[in-house]
Amino acid sequence: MDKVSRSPAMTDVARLAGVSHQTVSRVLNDHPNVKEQTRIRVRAAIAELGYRPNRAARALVTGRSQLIGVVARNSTLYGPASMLTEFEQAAADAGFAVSVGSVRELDRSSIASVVDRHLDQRVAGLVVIAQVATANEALAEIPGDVPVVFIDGDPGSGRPVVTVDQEAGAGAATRHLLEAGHSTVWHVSGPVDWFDSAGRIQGWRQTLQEAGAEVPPLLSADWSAAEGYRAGQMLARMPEVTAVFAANDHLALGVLRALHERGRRVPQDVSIVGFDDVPEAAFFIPPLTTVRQAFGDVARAALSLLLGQMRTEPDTARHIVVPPHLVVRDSVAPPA
Amino acid sequence: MDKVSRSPAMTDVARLAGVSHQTVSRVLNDHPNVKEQTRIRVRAAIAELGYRPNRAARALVTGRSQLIGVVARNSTLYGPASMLTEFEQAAADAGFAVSVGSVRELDRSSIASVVDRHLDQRVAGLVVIAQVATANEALAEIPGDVPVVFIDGDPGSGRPVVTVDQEAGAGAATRHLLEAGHSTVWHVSGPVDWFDSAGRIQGWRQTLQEAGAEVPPLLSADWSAAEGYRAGQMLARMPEVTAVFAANDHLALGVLRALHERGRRVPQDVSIVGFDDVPEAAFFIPPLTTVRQAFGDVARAALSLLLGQMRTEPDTARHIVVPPHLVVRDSVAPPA
DNA sequence: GCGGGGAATGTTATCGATCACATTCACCGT
DNA sequence: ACGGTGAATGTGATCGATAACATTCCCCGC
Repeated sequence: MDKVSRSPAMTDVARLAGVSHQTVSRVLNDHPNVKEQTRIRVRAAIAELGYRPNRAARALVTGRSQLIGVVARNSTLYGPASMLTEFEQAAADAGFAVSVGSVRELDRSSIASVVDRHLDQRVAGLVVIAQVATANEALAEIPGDVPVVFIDGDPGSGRPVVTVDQEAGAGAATRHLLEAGHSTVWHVSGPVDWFDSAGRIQGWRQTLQEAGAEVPPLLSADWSAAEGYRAGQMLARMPEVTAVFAANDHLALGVLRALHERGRRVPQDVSIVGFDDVPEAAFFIPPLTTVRQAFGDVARAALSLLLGQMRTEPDTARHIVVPPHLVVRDSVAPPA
Repeated sequence: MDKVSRSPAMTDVARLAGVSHQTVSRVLNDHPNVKEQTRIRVRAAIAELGYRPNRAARALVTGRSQLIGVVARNSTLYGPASMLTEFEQAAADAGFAVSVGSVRELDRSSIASVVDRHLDQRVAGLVVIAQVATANEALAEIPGDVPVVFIDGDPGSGRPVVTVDQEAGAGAATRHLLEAGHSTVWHVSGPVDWFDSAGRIQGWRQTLQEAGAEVPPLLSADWSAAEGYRAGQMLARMPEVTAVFAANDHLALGVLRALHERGRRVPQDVSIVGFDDVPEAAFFIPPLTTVRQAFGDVARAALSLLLGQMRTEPDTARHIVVPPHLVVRDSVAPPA
């Protein structure tokens, strides 16, 4: 009579608990109007049968899934990768699963196809980690009725965005160096088309100007240690350079190495501050003073914005800015 | 009469095309018994309405989702991160979405909870990226009726596993150094509890033994440049060291730096080979000879094993081994 | 003691697909 | 001309949950 080990459905639970399936549903959804005793009986039946609600059935009738789609660049960079895992963690805590769609480049068509795949899955919401302006165009591809949050995106896009306060972070780094007594601070930046880079450049420049310090020429690179090394080789040759702010820790590593090769000691001859606080930053030689971004906070903020949109709440906040903070180690000292 | 912009369902398409919903379903699933003319009409209706099949409804009736769950360690290491994006790509091509569940440590309870979340989502299959033996215990947590494939897992576990042939890769690296004329090769390994590390150690040792070369003591580290540097400082002090095989490129980077600081030139004084071929390896100084793992092939193999299990095919292959290959650059030369 | 009201529970329709099973249709051979 | 056959299409049940609505139950006040 009974099917061989079909996974139990709500009615099975109901039968065992001696109630109707609707009551089981109410217990599952924490409806108030269920007698405590019944609730306990139902819970017991659920446990006994090892019942799991069928998400597909639920999604079918409610019209929304428990899936959040993430669009991210196919990248092994520390920032994006951390972002993804932190978001997954936060979403899991809220009962959502995360479906990733990676893309090689953040251009319009790639994003469009990934977004399409996500919509196909009927995701409840979308998170786009969009560090460059070209990703903005992809906005048009996303229908208005799907909740969307951007991380690291263009604050001026009109869509909800969560960002780290790059300017504040860069400002803190720069100020830290100035306060140590350096007359000015050089900057090795990331790719200028990244919002992150732009913000850090802006924060650095503004802090120098406010302090009345001269603004040296900008050295811009990609995010790699290799380019940091290249920039470092230039800097090492110039005796007037005593303080460097690198846009990420890998760049800083490259600079560190170049300085070392030229016999310029850190921090005695040159002070340096990085950005990111990658796990190994504390093991650089010397341990690197750097700026930590609270990826976890960003992830949670993004999630809460997304959940807010799902509940069609009036968007209280459309742009959340998470402050980074300086992690002081041993790579900064007063000038000689 | 008509609801405001409810997303169209199969019956809407059917009505527009002048057929029954069942015919639409047949067109969607490429059933043979549909007249070409009808098929075209239906396709046109689908396009006109911008219809997307409701996955939830489909999943409900067929009992299987189009979701594959991936369990991976919360890591920003190059290998695991690459693996994930490559797998996502492959799965997308096959019409599957990928839900990630990351975990801080590969211990029993963490894995169990992530697996549980995935089962909750009724994933069609699971991929576990399990580089360490402790992950094995989590096997017990996974019910037998859900398809599972391990990547980098224990070949002896009895479950389908896809691995890179670490021994072959390590052998190639070691042989390359021996063939350049070095009398033996030192090895800086990764954590010994990783299967990957164990395989590389084994390949290195065996190749040396077969060549009748002496096997120097093993230097084991984690995967970081910091520990590579530490190992490098030891190696740099020993003039008899002329060839080093590092278990990954970051370790190699650390070794490189240590050697450089001690004035030992690469490759003139010491030759070195890495593993992974991270994007920046070609920009190391000197450009690093290394071993590239075909993550894409691994991902595709894992997917096909998984799809095979879903079709309940007799498991033709339970263990697929993907060969890596040596990428020769400038960090190896004959001994002085 | 009876009507009222809210809490607790049950009944039935519904979501949008697939599946199993009709049914219709066209064409063929005898 | 007629039955047979397979292709093309349609009909109704079904999956497992939630939602809307109906019903029962209990307690309270007058």
